[in-house]
Amino acid sequence: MARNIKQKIVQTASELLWSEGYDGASINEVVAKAGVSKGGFFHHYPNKQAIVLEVLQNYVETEILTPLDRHLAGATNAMTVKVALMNWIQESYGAQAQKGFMGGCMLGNFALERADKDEQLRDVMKTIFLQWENQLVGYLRPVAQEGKLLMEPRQFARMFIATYQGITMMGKVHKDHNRGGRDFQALAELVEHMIRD
Amino acid sequence: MARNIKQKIVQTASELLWSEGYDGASINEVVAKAGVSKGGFFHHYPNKQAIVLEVLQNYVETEILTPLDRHLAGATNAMTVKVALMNWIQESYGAQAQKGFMGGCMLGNFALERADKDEQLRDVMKTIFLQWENQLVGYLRPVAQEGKLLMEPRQFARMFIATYQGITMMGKVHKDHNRGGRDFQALAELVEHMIRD
DNA sequence: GTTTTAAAACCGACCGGTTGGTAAACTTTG
DNA sequence: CAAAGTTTACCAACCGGTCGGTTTTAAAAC
Repeated sequence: MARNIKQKIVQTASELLWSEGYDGASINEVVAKAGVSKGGFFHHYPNKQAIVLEVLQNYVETEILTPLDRHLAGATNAMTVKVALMNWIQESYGAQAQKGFMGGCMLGNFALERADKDEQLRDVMKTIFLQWENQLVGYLRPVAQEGKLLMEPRQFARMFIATYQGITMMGKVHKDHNRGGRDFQALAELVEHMIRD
Repeated sequence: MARNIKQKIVQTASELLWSEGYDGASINEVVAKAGVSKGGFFHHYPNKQAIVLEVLQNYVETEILTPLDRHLAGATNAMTVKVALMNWIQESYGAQAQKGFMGGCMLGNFALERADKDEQLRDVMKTIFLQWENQLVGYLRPVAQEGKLLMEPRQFARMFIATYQGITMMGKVHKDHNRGGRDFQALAELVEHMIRD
């Protein structure tokens, strides 16, 4: 039972935090939806921030880093890296479109909502962005050494992440499948231009 | 006096909404800081959403569209448009750096916080993003007709906006002047690559 | 040019409801 | 039996919004 309740809290909190945001997702709602008592919640987590941190790190691992790594695994030259990035963009678009562009990226949501107010969460997010960046740089460096990357790897990685976040934001606002498709296509086109194979 | 209080409310609400976000900025705080009574506030605005709409539209006009237009005015070919965009990026970076990367872009903040919860605000934001996009397209079209734009104008405009929003997000998270400078530089480099003069 | 009058501006107490979090009691488990 | 897990009841602080009533303003009537 012990694992069960914590697991159910994390699961429910994940969904709620993703769709409602930090302030929007209340502990009351989480425990009600998870079928747990409030006291039970605070027995496992000292405060709201604690579960948000756990949820966020879990989210980044399963929704960003792992899928991206799955596509990039084994990509060692310009062409394979390019294809991998393209496929990841495609898959990511598919996932967001399927959810009706609701939620967007939890990391980006928290970044804009909490970065100015929560130093600890901001620190975690800094690390996460850096992880993401480093992951990309690891695969981009060989491409750069081939001389086929038109930008410094780290610079390209940051711009790639930034553009992805921006496009996700616009998807959330427009919630339009046609438009969203073209926007993600623009990111793909960017990759196309910056990696010449 | 009548104009005075409304003006003070808008002014104070702007600052608070920019720094604290939609949920974070409470009417109580706004009226306290503005030196107005709560009843006075609700005499002028039917609800919270109303002032947020006014503040947002005012923000976009004065902080985004007008400055961008100021730089782009008179830019009619590849080189002048490129320089104008570069200068705007530079100016925008300076503004954010000066604020210690606090606040970021109010439009982006509201987009991620409210797009899923507030249909009316989402509609307004849709229009705003379209305005921004059209403004850029207006200046980019001649460049495309010169054959010097490597992307379809609208696609480039969207990607430009998205990347700008993403970089602003990362600035807010990292709050690092060196890093922020390089990130905005990456956006400039992107413009550099996509417009050849 | 003073008085009347009515609307607009403004006030602060108050409303029901929600928030994150706590305390103490009870239940299960080792 | 003790420790961990779980529940119920509760808290002060705060939220957006409403209320009846007071002050300020400005046009109309004299």
